[in-house]
Amino acid sequence: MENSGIARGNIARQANKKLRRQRILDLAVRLIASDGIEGFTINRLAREARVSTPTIHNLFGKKNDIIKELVSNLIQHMGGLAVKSPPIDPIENAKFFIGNIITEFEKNTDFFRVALMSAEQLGLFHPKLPNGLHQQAQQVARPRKEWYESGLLLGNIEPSVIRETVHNSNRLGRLDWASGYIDLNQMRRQVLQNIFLAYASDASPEYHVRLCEEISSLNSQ
Amino acid sequence: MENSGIARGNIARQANKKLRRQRILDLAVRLIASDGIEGFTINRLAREARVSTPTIHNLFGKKNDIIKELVSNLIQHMGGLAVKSPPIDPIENAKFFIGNIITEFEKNTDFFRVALMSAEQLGLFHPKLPNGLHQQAQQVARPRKEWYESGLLLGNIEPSVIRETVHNSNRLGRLDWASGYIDLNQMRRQVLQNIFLAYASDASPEYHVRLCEEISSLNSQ
DNA sequence: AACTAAATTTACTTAATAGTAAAAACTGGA
DNA sequence: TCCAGTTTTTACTATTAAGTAAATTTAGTT
Repeated sequence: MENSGIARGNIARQANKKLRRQRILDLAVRLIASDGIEGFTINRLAREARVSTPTIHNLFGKKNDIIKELVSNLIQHMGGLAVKSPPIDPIENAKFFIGNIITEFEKNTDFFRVALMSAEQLGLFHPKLPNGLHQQAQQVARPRKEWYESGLLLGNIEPSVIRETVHNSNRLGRLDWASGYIDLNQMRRQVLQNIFLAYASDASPEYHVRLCEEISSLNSQ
Repeated sequence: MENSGIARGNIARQANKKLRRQRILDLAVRLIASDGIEGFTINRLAREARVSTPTIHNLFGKKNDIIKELVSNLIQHMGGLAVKSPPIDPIENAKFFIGNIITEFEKNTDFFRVALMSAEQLGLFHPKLPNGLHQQAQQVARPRKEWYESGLLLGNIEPSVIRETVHNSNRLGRLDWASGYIDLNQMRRQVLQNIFLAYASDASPEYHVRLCEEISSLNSQ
C-alpha cells in the first residue's frame, strides 16, 4: 500500500487501473441508460466490457458500489454548477442557470440521466439527508436581496416561499427529463415558465409586465 | 366458462375466488409498501399469504399482472376524485381538491403509495400515454372561466400556463409523498402554496392580498 | 531477459427467482 | 353421502444472479 520500496511497479499500475475503471464505468452508464437499473447486472457489464466478472469485482467491489460511485460523481458535478458570476436580473439569472444545467446535461446525457434516476430511487434527494444535494439546490434557488432592494420584487410573499417554488420547479424539470417524459428543450421551457410565474406572483407592476412577456415568448417559439 | 348447465358450483366459487384474490392483493400491497417493488417476489407473497406459489399464479397469472392490476385500480380511484360540486372560489376550490385527495390517501395509504410509485416507474404518467391519467389531471387543474369573468384572475397570463403549473404542483406533491419525502400534511402545505403562488401571479390586486394571507397562514401553522 | 506483484480468468458455489405438470385435497351442489 | 369440477399443493425444472478461490497471465521494473 505504501509507495516506499515494497511496491515496485505501482505508480504506473495505479494510473492504468484508473483508466480501465473509467472505461468500464462509462460502459456501465451506457448500459443502465439503455436498459434501466433493473436490467443492469455485473455479468452483463463484464460480457460487454469483454472481461470476466471477477475483474469487475476487483475494480469496483460489490455491485452497489458502482451505483454509489455514479451518485457521488453526480454530487460533485452538481456542485460545480453553482457558478461565480450569475447575472443580476432575475429573468437573466434564471436563464443563465438553466442554460448552464442544459449545457452540462448535453455534454454527458447518459451519465446525468442514470445518476439522477439512481439518486432518486435511492432517495438521495430526501430533504433530511446530509449529502447536501437538497440544501445546495435550495441555496441556488433563493431570490436575491438586490431584487427586493431594487423594487423588482415587492416582498409581499416570503422569499422562502419563492425559493421553495423555484427549487421545486428545477427539481420537477430534472426529474421529468431523467424519466424521459420531456427533452432538454421542454425542460427549459417548463422550468423557466414555472420560475417566472413564481417571480410574477411578487413582482412590481413593471417587472410583472416583463415576466408576462417572457412567459408568452416561451410558449410561442 | 359459461354459467349455463355445465359448471355446477360456479356461482359461489367465483365469488369466493374474488375474496381470496382481494385478500392476497391487499397483502401484496402491504408487502410492496414495506419493502419496495424490488424486494417483492411471488415466493414471498405466497409464503406470507400461507399459500403455495402456484396458487398465486393461478389467481393472478404472471408476476407483472399483479402490478398491472394495482395500477388499473389506481386509475379508477383517481378518476373518482374528480367530484361534481367543487367550490367556486379558487382558494376554496384548491383546498377542496387537496382535501379530497388527502382523505382518499389516508383511507388507503399503502395502496396509493405503492400504486403511484409503480405507475411512476412504469412511466404511466407520461404525457403521451393514452391511459388518460395525465389528461385527466390536467383537466382538473384548469382555472375556471368564472374566475376571469368575476375579475379574480386578470388573464395577463395564459390560462394554460396556470393550468400547467397547478398540475405540476399536484404532481410533485404526490410524488414527494409517495417517495416518503413528506407526509400528507406537508404535501397539503406544499401543493397549496405552489397553487396559490400560481394564482397570485395573475390575480387582481384584491385577490392577490387574500392569496398572500393564505400563503402566510400556511407557513405559520 | 527475468523477476515479482498485480490483474485476470477459469471453474466453481450458493442462493434466489419465475414458472409448471401432475397428484392430492377440497368445495359446493344434487 | 357422494360426485365432478375447481383449487391447491408437492415436487420439480430452468434460469440467472452475485460472488469467490486458486491457477494463470500480464505488466512494470531492474
